[in-house]
Amino acid sequence: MSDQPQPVEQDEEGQDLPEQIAIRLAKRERLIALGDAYPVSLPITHTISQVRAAYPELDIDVATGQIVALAGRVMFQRNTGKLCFATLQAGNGERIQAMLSLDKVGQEELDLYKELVDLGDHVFVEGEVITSKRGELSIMATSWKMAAKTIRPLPNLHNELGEEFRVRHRYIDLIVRDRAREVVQIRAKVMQSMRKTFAERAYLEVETPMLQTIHGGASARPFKTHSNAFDTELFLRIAPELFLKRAVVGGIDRVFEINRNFRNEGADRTHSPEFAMLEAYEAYGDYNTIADLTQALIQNAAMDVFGTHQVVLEDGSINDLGGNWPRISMFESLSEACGMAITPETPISELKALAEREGIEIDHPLHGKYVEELWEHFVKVNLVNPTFVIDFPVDTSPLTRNHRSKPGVVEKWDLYIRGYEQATGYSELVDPVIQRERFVEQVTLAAAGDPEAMKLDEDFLKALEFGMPPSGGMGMGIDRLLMSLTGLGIRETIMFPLVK
RNA sequence: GGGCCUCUAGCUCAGUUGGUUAGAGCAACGGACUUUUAAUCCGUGGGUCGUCGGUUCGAGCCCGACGGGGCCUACCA
Repeated sequence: MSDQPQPVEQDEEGQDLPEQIAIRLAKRERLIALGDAYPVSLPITHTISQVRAAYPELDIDVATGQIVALAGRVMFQRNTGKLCFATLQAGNGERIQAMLSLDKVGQEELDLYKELVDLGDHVFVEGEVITSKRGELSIMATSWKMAAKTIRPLPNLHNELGEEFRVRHRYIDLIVRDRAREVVQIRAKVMQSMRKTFAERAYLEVETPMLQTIHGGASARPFKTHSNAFDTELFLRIAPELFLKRAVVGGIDRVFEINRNFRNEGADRTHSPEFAMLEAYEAYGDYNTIADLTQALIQNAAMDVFGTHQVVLEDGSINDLGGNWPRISMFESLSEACGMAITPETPISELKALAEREGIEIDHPLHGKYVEELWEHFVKVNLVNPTFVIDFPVDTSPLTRNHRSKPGVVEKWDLYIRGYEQATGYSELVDPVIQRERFVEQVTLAAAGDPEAMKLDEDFLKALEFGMPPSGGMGMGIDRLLMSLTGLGIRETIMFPLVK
Protein backbone atom coordinates (compact mmCIF):
# COMPACT_ATOMS: atom_id res chain seq x y z
CA MET A 1 0.00 0.00 0.00
CA SER A 2 1.45 3.35 -0.93
CA ASP A 3 1.23 6.53 1.05
CA GLN A 4 1.04 8.78 -1.96
CA PRO A 5 -0.61 12.09 -1.16
CA GLN A 6 -4.21 11.97 -2.27
CA PRO A 7 -5.45 14.65 -4.62
CA VAL A 8 -8.37 16.25 -2.91
CA GLU A 9 -9.83 18.74 -5.31
CA GLN A 10 -8.91 17.20 -8.64
CA ASP A 11 -8.88 13.81 -10.29
CA GLU A 12 -5.90 12.32 -12.11
CA GLU A 13 -6.62 14.31 -15.25
CA GLY A 14 -6.64 17.58 -13.36
CA GLN A 15 -10.38 17.95 -13.88
CA ASP A 16 -12.42 19.55 -11.16
CA LEU A 17 -14.20 16.89 -9.15
CA PRO A 18 -17.94 16.96 -8.80
CA GLU A 19 -18.82 19.16 -5.86
CA GLN A 20 -20.22 16.32 -3.75
CA ILE A 21 -17.09 14.20 -4.04
CA ALA A 22 -14.82 17.07 -3.03
CA ILE A 23 -17.00 17.70 0.01
CA ARG A 24 -16.94 14.07 1.06
CA LEU A 25 -13.16 13.85 0.61
CA ALA A 26 -12.84 16.82 2.95
CA LYS A 27 -15.03 14.99 5.49
CA ARG A 28 -12.77 11.94 5.14
CA GLU A 29 -9.73 14.10 5.95
CA ARG A 30 -11.53 15.50 8.96
CA LEU A 31 -12.42 12.00 10.22
CA ILE A 32 -8.83 10.85 9.83
CA ALA A 33 -7.63 13.92 11.74
CA LEU A 34 -10.10 13.07 14.52
CA GLY A 35 -9.12 9.39 14.62
CA ASP A 36 -10.12 7.16 11.71
CA ALA A 37 -12.41 7.08 8.70
CA TYR A 38 -11.88 3.35 8.04
CA PRO A 39 -11.28 1.57 11.38
CA VAL A 40 -9.84 -1.93 11.06
CA SER A 41 -12.25 -3.43 13.57
CA LEU A 42 -15.30 -2.42 15.54
CA PRO A 43 -16.72 -4.02 18.70
CA ILE A 44 -19.86 -5.32 16.98
CA THR A 45 -22.06 -7.55 19.14
CA HIS A 46 -25.06 -8.16 16.88
CA THR A 47 -26.12 -8.14 13.26
CA ILE A 48 -29.14 -6.10 12.28
CA SER A 49 -30.96 -9.36 11.47
CA GLN A 50 -30.26 -10.72 14.95
CA VAL A 51 -31.72 -7.66 16.65
CA ARG A 52 -34.78 -7.68 14.40
CA ALA A 53 -35.28 -11.40 15.04
CA ALA A 54 -34.98 -10.93 18.81
CA TYR A 55 -37.70 -8.25 18.89
CA PRO A 56 -40.28 -9.09 16.23
CA GLU A 57 -43.25 -7.37 17.87
CA LEU A 58 -42.42 -4.68 20.41
CA ASP A 59 -45.01 -2.12 21.41
CA ILE A 60 -44.64 1.58 20.77
CA ASP A 61 -42.10 3.51 22.89
CA VAL A 62 -40.54 0.54 24.68
CA ALA A 63 -37.04 0.39 26.18
CA THR A 64 -35.71 -3.19 26.31
CA GLY A 65 -32.68 -2.57 28.47
CA GLN A 66 -30.55 -4.59 26.02
CA ILE A 67 -27.37 -2.88 24.83
CA VAL A 68 -26.13 -3.82 21.38
CA ALA A 69 -23.40 -2.62 19.06
CA LEU A 70 -23.92 -2.92 15.32
CA ALA A 71 -23.08 -1.31 12.01
CA GLY A 72 -24.86 -0.64 8.75
CA ARG A 73 -25.00 1.58 5.71
CA VAL A 74 -26.94 4.82 6.08
CA MET A 75 -29.81 4.67 3.58
CA PHE A 76 -31.97 7.54 4.87
CA GLN A 77 -31.30 10.36 7.30
CA ARG A 78 -33.74 12.49 9.24
CA ASN A 79 -31.83 14.98 11.35
CA THR A 80 -33.53 17.46 13.66
CA GLY A 81 -31.87 19.92 15.99
CA LYS A 82 -31.23 17.62 18.94
CA LEU A 83 -32.37 14.21 17.68
CA CYS A 84 -31.15 12.41 14.57
CA PHE A 85 -32.61 9.36 12.85
CA ALA A 86 -30.77 7.16 10.39
CA THR A 87 -31.93 4.03 8.59
CA LEU A 88 -29.04 1.54 8.69
CA GLN A 89 -28.96 -1.31 6.19
CA ALA A 90 -27.00 -4.56 6.41
CA GLY A 91 -25.57 -6.28 3.37
CA ASN A 92 -28.55 -8.62 3.28
CA GLY A 93 -30.93 -5.66 2.99
CA GLU A 94 -32.23 -5.81 6.58
CA ARG A 95 -32.68 -2.38 8.10
CA ILE A 96 -32.89 -0.89 11.55
CA GLN A 97 -33.22 2.67 12.76
CA ALA A 98 -30.44 4.37 14.69
CA MET A 99 -31.30 7.35 16.89
CA LEU A 100 -28.78 9.87 18.25
CA SER A 101 -30.02 12.34 20.82
CA LEU A 102 -28.35 15.25 22.57
CA ASP A 103 -29.10 13.62 25.97
CA LYS A 104 -27.34 10.38 25.17
CA VAL A 105 -24.31 11.34 23.06
CA GLY A 106 -23.67 14.99 24.05
CA GLN A 107 -23.35 18.13 21.99
CA GLU A 108 -19.91 17.46 20.56
CA GLU A 109 -20.64 13.93 19.26
CA LEU A 110 -24.01 14.98 17.89
CA ASP A 111 -22.47 17.90 16.02
CA LEU A 112 -19.73 15.69 14.57
CA TYR A 113 -22.34 13.15 13.51
CA LYS A 114 -24.38 15.78 11.70
CA GLU A 115 -21.26 17.27 10.14
CA LEU A 116 -19.60 14.07 8.95
CA VAL A 117 -22.21 11.39 8.20
CA ASP A 118 -23.64 11.25 4.67
CA LEU A 119 -26.05 8.93 2.94
CA GLY A 120 -24.21 5.75 1.99
CA ASP A 121 -21.66 5.81 4.83
CA HIS A 122 -21.13 2.72 6.96
CA VAL A 123 -21.81 3.77 10.55
CA PHE A 124 -21.33 1.96 13.84
CA VAL A 125 -23.61 2.64 16.81
CA GLU A 126 -23.76 1.28 20.33
CA GLY A 127 -26.85 1.69 22.46
CA GLU A 128 -30.10 0.32 23.81
CA VAL A 129 -32.67 -1.50 21.70
CA ILE A 130 -35.87 0.54 21.89
CA THR A 131 -38.93 1.40 19.87
CA SER A 132 -39.64 4.98 18.90
CA LYS A 133 -42.87 6.84 19.59
CA ARG A 134 -44.00 5.66 16.17
CA GLY A 135 -43.09 2.07 17.03
CA GLU A 136 -39.98 1.77 14.87
CA LEU A 137 -37.40 -0.71 16.23
CA SER A 138 -34.33 1.44 16.91
CA ILE A 139 -30.95 1.65 18.58
CA MET A 140 -30.80 4.66 20.91
CA ALA A 141 -27.10 5.35 20.53
CA THR A 142 -24.81 6.23 23.39
CA SER A 143 -21.86 6.41 20.98
CA TRP A 144 -21.20 6.27 17.24
CA LYS A 145 -18.22 5.78 14.94
CA MET A 146 -17.63 6.06 11.24
CA ALA A 147 -17.15 2.48 10.00
CA ALA A 148 -16.29 3.44 6.40
CA LYS A 149 -16.63 6.88 4.82
CA THR A 150 -18.21 6.92 1.38
CA ILE A 151 -16.71 9.28 -1.19
CA ARG A 152 -19.40 9.03 -3.85
CA PRO A 153 -23.08 9.69 -3.22
CA LEU A 154 -25.52 6.84 -3.73
CA PRO A 155 -27.92 7.40 -6.60
CA ASN A 156 -31.33 8.82 -5.85
CA LEU A 157 -33.15 5.98 -4.12
CA HIS A 158 -36.60 7.16 -5.12
CA ASN A 159 -36.32 6.37 -8.81
CA GLU A 160 -35.59 3.07 -10.49
CA LEU A 161 -32.08 2.73 -11.84
CA GLY A 162 -31.70 2.20 -15.56
CA GLU A 163 -30.70 -1.25 -16.79
CA GLU A 164 -27.36 0.01 -18.10
CA PHE A 165 -26.47 1.68 -14.82
CA ARG A 166 -27.44 -1.44 -12.86
CA VAL A 167 -25.27 -3.73 -15.00
CA ARG A 168 -22.27 -1.40 -14.93
CA HIS A 169 -22.61 -0.66 -11.21
CA ARG A 170 -23.92 -3.94 -9.88
CA TYR A 171 -22.48 -3.14 -6.44
CA ILE A 172 -24.87 -0.20 -6.25
CA ASP A 173 -27.72 -2.27 -7.64
CA LEU A 174 -27.09 -4.78 -4.84
CA ILE A 175 -27.18 -1.99 -2.23
CA VAL A 176 -30.38 -0.39 -3.36
CA ARG A 177 -32.51 -3.10 -4.98
CA ASP A 178 -33.93 -6.06 -3.07
CA ARG A 179 -34.48 -8.08 -6.23
CA ALA A 180 -30.80 -7.81 -7.18
CA ARG A 181 -29.77 -9.36 -3.87
CA GLU A 182 -32.51 -11.94 -4.18
CA VAL A 183 -31.31 -13.09 -7.61
CA VAL A 184 -27.77 -13.62 -6.26
CA GLN A 185 -29.21 -15.72 -3.45
CA ILE A 186 -31.44 -17.71 -5.77
CA ARG A 187 -28.47 -18.50 -7.98
CA ALA A 188 -26.36 -19.65 -5.03
CA LYS A 189 -29.19 -21.81 -3.70
CA VAL A 190 -29.80 -23.39 -7.10
CA MET A 191 -26.12 -24.33 -7.28
CA GLN A 192 -26.25 -25.81 -3.78
CA SER A 193 -29.35 -27.79 -4.66
CA MET A 194 -27.85 -29.23 -7.83
CA ARG A 195 -24.66 -30.23 -6.03
CA LYS A 196 -26.82 -31.92 -3.39
CA THR A 197 -28.74 -33.86 -6.06
CA PHE A 198 -25.46 -34.98 -7.62
CA ALA A 199 -24.02 -35.96 -4.24
CA GLU A 200 -27.10 -38.08 -3.47
CA ARG A 201 -26.42 -39.95 -6.70
CA ALA A 202 -22.71 -40.49 -6.00
CA TYR A 203 -21.47 -38.09 -8.69
CA LEU A 204 -18.02 -36.52 -8.32
CA GLU A 205 -17.45 -32.88 -9.16
CA VAL A 206 -14.28 -32.19 -11.13
CA GLU A 207 -12.63 -29.28 -12.89
CA THR A 208 -11.20 -29.69 -16.37
CA PRO A 209 -9.06 -27.32 -18.43
CA MET A 210 -10.35 -23.95 -19.54
CA LEU A 211 -7.16 -23.24 -21.47
CA GLN A 212 -6.98 -25.78 -24.24
CA THR A 213 -4.63 -26.37 -27.15
CA ILE A 214 -7.51 -27.78 -29.24
CA HIS A 215 -11.06 -26.59 -28.70
CA GLY A 216 -13.78 -29.17 -29.05
CA GLY A 217 -16.99 -30.62 -27.74
CA ALA A 218 -19.16 -28.09 -29.51
CA SER A 219 -19.14 -25.99 -32.64
CA ALA A 220 -18.52 -22.39 -31.80
CA ARG A 221 -15.93 -19.72 -32.46
CA PRO A 222 -13.41 -19.68 -29.61
CA PHE A 223 -11.51 -16.90 -27.89
CA LYS A 224 -7.81 -17.22 -28.63
CA THR A 225 -4.91 -16.40 -26.37
CA HIS A 226 -1.21 -17.12 -26.19
CA SER A 227 1.02 -18.94 -23.72
CA ASN A 228 4.41 -17.30 -23.27
CA ALA A 229 5.88 -20.32 -21.46
CA PHE A 230 4.94 -22.78 -24.22
CA ASP A 231 5.01 -20.17 -27.00
CA THR A 232 1.80 -21.60 -28.36
CA GLU A 233 -1.71 -20.55 -29.24
CA LEU A 234 -4.32 -21.50 -26.66
CA PHE A 235 -8.10 -21.43 -26.73
CA LEU A 236 -10.55 -20.68 -23.97
CA ARG A 237 -12.77 -23.71 -23.88
CA ILE A 238 -16.11 -23.76 -25.65
CA ALA A 239 -17.14 -26.94 -23.76
CA PRO A 240 -15.66 -29.36 -21.21
CA GLU A 241 -17.11 -32.43 -22.93
CA LEU A 242 -13.99 -34.06 -24.33
CA PHE A 243 -12.16 -33.85 -21.00
CA LEU A 244 -15.09 -35.15 -18.96
CA LYS A 245 -15.29 -38.13 -21.31
CA ARG A 246 -11.57 -38.75 -20.73
CA ALA A 247 -12.45 -38.82 -17.01
CA VAL A 248 -15.12 -41.45 -17.70
CA VAL A 249 -12.57 -43.49 -19.66
CA GLY A 250 -10.39 -43.24 -16.56
CA GLY A 251 -13.13 -44.70 -14.39
CA ILE A 252 -14.76 -41.61 -12.90
CA ASP A 253 -18.08 -43.26 -13.67
CA ARG A 254 -20.36 -40.49 -12.43
CA VAL A 255 -18.83 -37.11 -13.04
CA PHE A 256 -20.00 -33.52 -13.40
CA GLU A 257 -18.51 -30.08 -13.78
CA ILE A 258 -20.06 -26.66 -13.27
CA ASN A 259 -17.85 -24.01 -14.75
CA ARG A 260 -17.49 -21.30 -17.36
CA ASN A 261 -17.52 -21.76 -21.14
CA PHE A 262 -16.46 -19.03 -23.55
CA ARG A 263 -17.85 -18.47 -27.02
CA ASN A 264 -16.73 -15.68 -29.28
CA GLU A 265 -20.16 -14.98 -30.70
CA GLY A 266 -23.03 -12.56 -30.47
CA ALA A 267 -24.54 -11.48 -27.15
CA ASP A 268 -28.29 -11.01 -26.73
CA ARG A 269 -31.05 -11.69 -24.26
CA THR A 270 -30.19 -15.40 -24.14
CA HIS A 271 -26.47 -15.43 -25.04
CA SER A 272 -23.44 -14.24 -23.10
CA PRO A 273 -19.81 -14.57 -24.30
CA GLU A 274 -18.96 -16.35 -21.05
CA PHE A 275 -21.61 -18.51 -19.49
CA ALA A 276 -21.85 -21.11 -16.76
CA MET A 277 -22.28 -24.65 -18.00
CA LEU A 278 -23.15 -27.86 -16.24
CA GLU A 279 -22.08 -31.11 -17.87
CA ALA A 280 -22.63 -34.56 -16.37
CA TYR A 281 -21.76 -38.09 -17.52
CA GLU A 282 -22.94 -41.40 -16.17
CA ALA A 283 -21.29 -44.70 -17.14
CA TYR A 284 -23.78 -47.45 -17.95
CA GLY A 285 -26.48 -44.83 -18.31
CA ASP A 286 -28.05 -43.64 -21.54
CA TYR A 287 -30.07 -40.68 -22.77
CA ASN A 288 -33.09 -41.88 -20.81
CA THR A 289 -31.35 -42.11 -17.45
CA ILE A 290 -29.65 -38.78 -18.07
CA ALA A 291 -33.03 -37.21 -18.91
CA ASP A 292 -34.36 -38.51 -15.58
CA LEU A 293 -31.36 -36.92 -13.86
CA THR A 294 -31.90 -33.60 -15.63
CA GLN A 295 -35.56 -33.47 -14.66
CA ALA A 296 -34.63 -34.26 -11.04
CA LEU A 297 -31.92 -31.57 -10.96
CA ILE A 298 -34.33 -28.87 -12.10
CA GLN A 299 -37.33 -30.01 -10.07
CA ASN A 300 -35.22 -30.39 -6.91
CA ALA A 301 -33.78 -26.92 -7.47
CA ALA A 302 -37.25 -25.41 -7.81
CA MET A 303 -38.43 -27.24 -4.70
CA ASP A 304 -35.32 -26.42 -2.62
CA VAL A 305 -35.28 -22.76 -3.58
CA PHE A 306 -38.97 -21.89 -3.97
CA GLY A 307 -40.70 -24.79 -2.21
CA THR A 308 -42.81 -25.56 -5.28
CA HIS A 309 -42.62 -26.76 -8.86
CA GLN A 310 -44.93 -23.89 -9.91
CA VAL A 311 -42.37 -21.10 -10.13
CA VAL A 312 -43.57 -17.49 -10.27
CA LEU A 313 -41.66 -15.49 -12.87
CA GLU A 314 -40.75 -11.81 -13.03
CA ASP A 315 -43.84 -10.94 -15.10
CA GLY A 316 -46.13 -12.78 -12.67
CA SER A 317 -46.71 -15.78 -14.93
CA ILE A 318 -46.28 -19.32 -13.64
CA ASN A 319 -43.65 -21.68 -15.01
CA ASP A 320 -45.00 -25.15 -14.21
CA LEU A 321 -42.05 -27.51 -13.80
CA GLY A 322 -44.06 -30.27 -12.11
CA GLY A 323 -44.92 -33.78 -13.23
CA ASN A 324 -43.12 -36.13 -15.55
CA TRP A 325 -41.97 -34.19 -18.59
CA PRO A 326 -43.15 -35.55 -21.94
CA ARG A 327 -40.65 -36.96 -24.42
CA ILE A 328 -41.65 -36.33 -28.01
CA SER A 329 -39.90 -37.56 -31.14
CA MET A 330 -38.49 -34.83 -33.36
CA PHE A 331 -39.50 -36.57 -36.61
CA GLU A 332 -42.93 -37.65 -35.36
CA SER A 333 -43.82 -34.29 -33.84
CA LEU A 334 -42.67 -32.52 -36.99
CA SER A 335 -44.63 -34.90 -39.24
CA GLU A 336 -47.74 -34.34 -37.17
CA ALA A 337 -47.38 -30.57 -37.13
CA CYS A 338 -46.63 -30.07 -40.83
CA GLY A 339 -49.11 -32.63 -42.12
CA MET A 340 -46.69 -34.79 -44.07
CA ALA A 341 -44.57 -37.74 -43.02
CA ILE A 342 -40.96 -36.73 -42.54
CA THR A 343 -38.28 -39.33 -41.89
CA PRO A 344 -34.51 -39.47 -42.26
CA GLU A 345 -35.21 -40.91 -45.74
CA THR A 346 -37.35 -37.97 -46.90
CA PRO A 347 -35.47 -36.50 -49.89
CA ILE A 348 -33.82 -33.19 -49.12
CA SER A 349 -35.60 -31.70 -52.15
CA GLU A 350 -38.95 -32.28 -50.42
CA LEU A 351 -37.64 -30.62 -47.25
CA LYS A 352 -36.45 -27.66 -49.30
CA ALA A 353 -39.84 -27.37 -50.98
CA LEU A 354 -41.59 -27.44 -47.62
CA ALA A 355 -39.23 -24.81 -46.23
CA GLU A 356 -39.87 -22.56 -49.21
CA ARG A 357 -43.65 -22.94 -48.87
CA GLU A 358 -43.32 -21.85 -45.24
CA GLY A 359 -41.03 -18.95 -46.12
CA ILE A 360 -38.05 -20.31 -44.18
CA GLU A 361 -34.66 -19.54 -45.66
CA ILE A 362 -32.14 -22.32 -45.09
CA ASP A 363 -28.78 -22.34 -46.78
CA HIS A 364 -27.09 -25.45 -45.50
CA PRO A 365 -25.93 -28.71 -47.07
CA LEU A 366 -27.12 -30.99 -44.27
CA HIS A 367 -30.39 -32.92 -44.38
CA GLY A 368 -30.55 -32.84 -40.59
CA LYS A 369 -30.24 -29.06 -40.53
CA TYR A 370 -33.42 -28.81 -42.63
CA VAL A 371 -35.22 -31.17 -40.29
CA GLU A 372 -34.17 -29.14 -37.24
CA GLU A 373 -35.09 -25.81 -38.81
CA LEU A 374 -38.47 -27.14 -39.91
CA TRP A 375 -39.03 -28.60 -36.46
CA GLU A 376 -38.27 -25.25 -34.82
CA HIS A 377 -40.68 -23.56 -37.21
CA PHE A 378 -43.56 -26.02 -36.77
CA VAL A 379 -43.18 -27.40 -33.25
CA LYS A 380 -40.81 -25.37 -31.07
CA VAL A 381 -42.79 -22.17 -31.29
CA ASN A 382 -45.68 -23.87 -29.50
CA LEU A 383 -43.66 -25.56 -26.75
CA VAL A 384 -44.20 -23.95 -23.36
CA ASN A 385 -44.12 -26.65 -20.70
CA PRO A 386 -40.89 -28.61 -20.15
CA THR A 387 -40.49 -31.12 -22.97
CA PHE A 388 -37.73 -33.48 -24.03
CA VAL A 389 -37.44 -33.56 -27.81
CA ILE A 390 -35.80 -36.88 -28.64
CA ASP A 391 -34.05 -38.68 -31.51
CA PHE A 392 -32.24 -36.12 -33.63
CA PRO A 393 -30.82 -36.37 -37.16
CA VAL A 394 -27.46 -38.10 -37.20
CA ASP A 395 -25.59 -35.64 -39.39
CA THR A 396 -25.89 -32.71 -36.96
CA SER A 397 -24.89 -34.68 -33.86
CA PRO A 398 -21.31 -35.94 -34.28
CA LEU A 399 -20.76 -36.89 -30.64
CA THR A 400 -23.92 -38.96 -30.26
CA ARG A 401 -24.55 -42.67 -30.59
CA ASN A 402 -26.82 -44.03 -33.34
CA HIS A 403 -30.29 -44.96 -32.17
CA ARG A 404 -30.53 -48.56 -30.95
CA SER A 405 -33.50 -49.34 -33.23
CA LYS A 406 -34.46 -46.35 -35.41
CA PRO A 407 -32.23 -45.92 -38.46
CA GLY A 408 -30.96 -42.44 -39.39
CA VAL A 409 -31.37 -40.86 -35.98
CA VAL A 410 -29.23 -40.59 -32.88
CA GLU A 411 -30.07 -40.97 -29.20
CA LYS A 412 -30.10 -37.29 -28.36
CA TRP A 413 -32.60 -35.02 -26.69
CA ASP A 414 -32.98 -31.31 -26.24
CA LEU A 415 -34.93 -30.06 -23.24
CA TYR A 416 -37.15 -27.09 -24.00
CA ILE A 417 -38.64 -24.92 -21.25
CA ARG A 418 -40.79 -21.96 -22.22
CA GLY A 419 -39.56 -22.37 -25.78
CA TYR A 420 -35.88 -22.04 -24.87
CA GLU A 421 -33.33 -24.78 -25.34
CA GLN A 422 -32.44 -25.52 -21.74
CA ALA A 423 -30.28 -28.62 -21.91
CA THR A 424 -29.14 -31.36 -24.23
CA GLY A 425 -28.43 -35.01 -23.54
CA TYR A 426 -26.99 -38.01 -25.39
CA SER A 427 -26.37 -41.63 -25.32
CA GLU A 428 -22.71 -40.92 -25.83
CA LEU A 429 -20.87 -42.17 -28.87
CA VAL A 430 -18.13 -44.39 -27.45
CA ASP A 431 -17.05 -46.38 -30.55
CA PRO A 432 -13.62 -44.88 -31.37
CA VAL A 433 -13.80 -45.89 -35.04
CA ILE A 434 -17.20 -44.26 -35.68
CA GLN A 435 -16.17 -41.23 -33.62
CA ARG A 436 -13.11 -40.79 -35.84
CA GLU A 437 -15.28 -41.05 -38.96
CA ARG A 438 -17.68 -38.42 -37.59
CA PHE A 439 -14.84 -36.04 -36.79
CA VAL A 440 -13.35 -36.49 -40.24
CA GLU A 441 -16.77 -35.68 -41.79
CA GLN A 442 -16.99 -32.56 -39.67
CA VAL A 443 -13.50 -31.43 -40.56
CA THR A 444 -14.13 -32.03 -44.25
CA LEU A 445 -17.41 -30.13 -44.14
CA ALA A 446 -15.91 -27.29 -42.16
CA ALA A 447 -12.78 -27.07 -44.28
CA ALA A 448 -14.97 -26.48 -47.32
CA GLY A 449 -15.95 -23.02 -46.17
CA ASP A 450 -15.52 -22.46 -42.48
CA PRO A 451 -12.27 -20.77 -41.41
CA GLU A 452 -12.92 -22.00 -37.87
CA ALA A 453 -12.67 -25.66 -38.90
CA MET A 454 -12.71 -28.02 -35.94
CA LYS A 455 -9.41 -29.81 -35.57
CA LEU A 456 -9.18 -33.48 -34.89
CA ASP A 457 -8.50 -34.08 -31.21
CA GLU A 458 -6.19 -37.09 -31.54
CA ASP A 459 -5.65 -37.41 -27.80
CA PHE A 460 -9.40 -37.61 -27.21
CA LEU A 461 -9.72 -40.31 -29.88
CA LYS A 462 -6.82 -42.18 -28.30
CA ALA A 463 -8.65 -42.08 -24.95
CA LEU A 464 -11.75 -43.58 -26.58
CA GLU A 465 -9.55 -46.29 -28.07
CA PHE A 466 -8.74 -47.33 -24.50
CA GLY A 467 -12.45 -47.99 -23.98
CA MET A 468 -15.17 -45.68 -22.74
CA PRO A 469 -18.09 -47.48 -21.08
CA PRO A 470 -21.55 -46.93 -22.56
CA SER A 471 -22.67 -43.64 -21.04
CA GLY A 472 -25.35 -41.02 -20.88
CA GLY A 473 -24.29 -37.38 -20.82
CA MET A 474 -25.93 -34.01 -20.57
CA GLY A 475 -25.10 -30.31 -20.72
CA MET A 476 -27.17 -27.47 -19.31
CA GLY A 477 -26.69 -23.72 -19.35
CA ILE A 478 -26.85 -22.52 -15.75
CA ASP A 479 -27.64 -18.94 -16.69
CA ARG A 480 -30.55 -20.14 -18.81
CA LEU A 481 -31.76 -22.32 -15.94
CA LEU A 482 -31.80 -19.21 -13.76
CA MET A 483 -33.75 -17.46 -16.50
CA SER A 484 -36.31 -20.27 -16.50
CA LEU A 485 -36.62 -20.09 -12.73
CA THR A 486 -36.92 -16.29 -12.54
CA GLY A 487 -38.08 -15.01 -15.93
CA LEU A 488 -35.16 -12.56 -16.03
CA GLY A 489 -32.81 -11.81 -18.94
CA ILE A 490 -29.36 -13.37 -18.96
CA ARG A 491 -27.72 -10.09 -17.94
CA GLU A 492 -29.77 -10.10 -14.73
CA THR A 493 -28.92 -13.70 -13.81
CA ILE A 494 -25.17 -13.03 -14.19
CA MET A 495 -23.95 -10.71 -11.44
CA PHE A 496 -21.25 -9.06 -13.55
CA PRO A 497 -22.00 -9.60 -17.23
CA LEU A 498 -19.44 -8.49 -19.78
CA VAL A 499 -19.76 -4.81 -20.72
CA LYS A 500 -17.52 -2.82 -23.02
C1' G B 1 -22.12 -7.65 -39.87
C1' G B 2 -27.02 -4.65 -41.29
C1' G B 3 -31.09 -1.30 -39.73
C1' C B 4 -33.48 1.95 -36.19
C1' C B 5 -33.37 4.70 -31.58
C1' U B 6 -30.75 7.17 -27.62
C1' C B 7 -26.84 10.35 -24.68
C1' U B 8 -29.04 17.27 -20.65
C1' A B 9 -26.56 18.44 -12.80
C1' G B 10 -24.18 13.02 -8.36
C1' C B 11 -29.23 10.14 -9.69
C1' U B 12 -34.16 10.11 -12.34
C1' C B 13 -35.96 13.25 -15.96
C1' A B 14 -38.35 18.10 -18.43
C1' G B 15 -36.63 21.50 -22.15
C1' U B 16 -42.24 24.18 -27.44
C1' U B 17 -41.64 25.78 -34.81
C1' G B 18 -33.69 27.00 -33.73
C1' G B 19 -34.16 32.87 -30.11
C1' U B 20 -31.79 36.35 -24.63
C1' U B 21 -29.63 33.97 -18.24
C1' A B 22 -30.96 25.49 -19.83
C1' G B 23 -35.26 23.79 -15.48
C1' A B 24 -37.70 20.16 -11.60
C1' G B 25 -37.49 16.31 -7.72
C1' C B 26 -34.02 13.76 -4.80
C1' A B 27 -28.78 14.53 -3.29
C1' A B 28 -25.15 18.64 -1.65
C1' C B 29 -24.10 23.44 1.07
C1' G B 30 -25.95 27.38 5.04
C1' G B 31 -29.93 28.10 8.73
C1' A B 32 -34.37 26.33 12.09
C1' C B 33 -36.29 21.99 14.55
C1' U B 34 -35.91 16.13 20.54
C1' U B 35 -39.95 11.13 17.62
C1' U B 36 -38.70 11.17 12.14
C1' U B 37 -40.09 7.10 8.22
C1' A B 38 -38.55 9.68 0.70
C1' A B 39 -39.09 14.16 7.72
C1' U B 40 -40.53 19.34 7.22
C1' C B 41 -39.62 24.73 6.56
C1' C B 42 -36.33 29.05 4.73
C1' G B 43 -32.09 30.16 1.75
C1' U B 44 -27.66 28.92 -1.66
C1' G B 45 -24.42 26.67 -5.01
C1' G B 46 -23.90 22.99 -8.83
C1' G B 47 -24.02 22.05 -16.32
C1' U B 48 -17.94 21.79 -21.96
C1' C B 49 -26.32 19.69 -22.97
C1' G B 50 -21.37 12.42 -25.03
C1' U B 51 -16.98 14.35 -28.37
C1' C B 52 -15.33 16.85 -32.74
C1' G B 53 -16.74 19.44 -36.97
C1' G B 54 -20.54 21.93 -40.04
C1' U B 55 -25.15 25.02 -41.33
C1' U B 56 -27.03 29.71 -39.19
C1' C B 57 -27.19 36.52 -37.20
C1' G B 58 -28.08 32.76 -33.35
C1' A B 59 -27.65 25.43 -31.96
C1' G B 60 -29.39 21.44 -26.08
C1' C B 61 -32.68 21.48 -30.58
C1' C B 62 -30.80 21.04 -37.67
C1' C B 63 -26.62 18.14 -40.61
C1' G B 64 -22.05 14.86 -40.61
C1' A B 65 -18.27 11.87 -38.31
C1' C B 66 -16.65 9.43 -33.98
C1' G B 67 -17.61 7.27 -29.00
C1' G B 68 -21.02 4.98 -25.13
C1' G B 69 -25.69 2.49 -24.65
C1' G B 70 -30.37 0.14 -26.19
C1' C B 71 -33.85 -2.44 -29.53
C1' C B 72 -34.61 -5.32 -33.98
C1' U B 73 -32.09 -8.44 -37.40
C1' A B 74 -28.07 -11.76 -38.93
C1' C B 75 -24.42 -15.46 -37.23
C1' C B 76 -24.42 -19.33 -33.34
C1' A B 77 -24.55 -28.42 -33.25
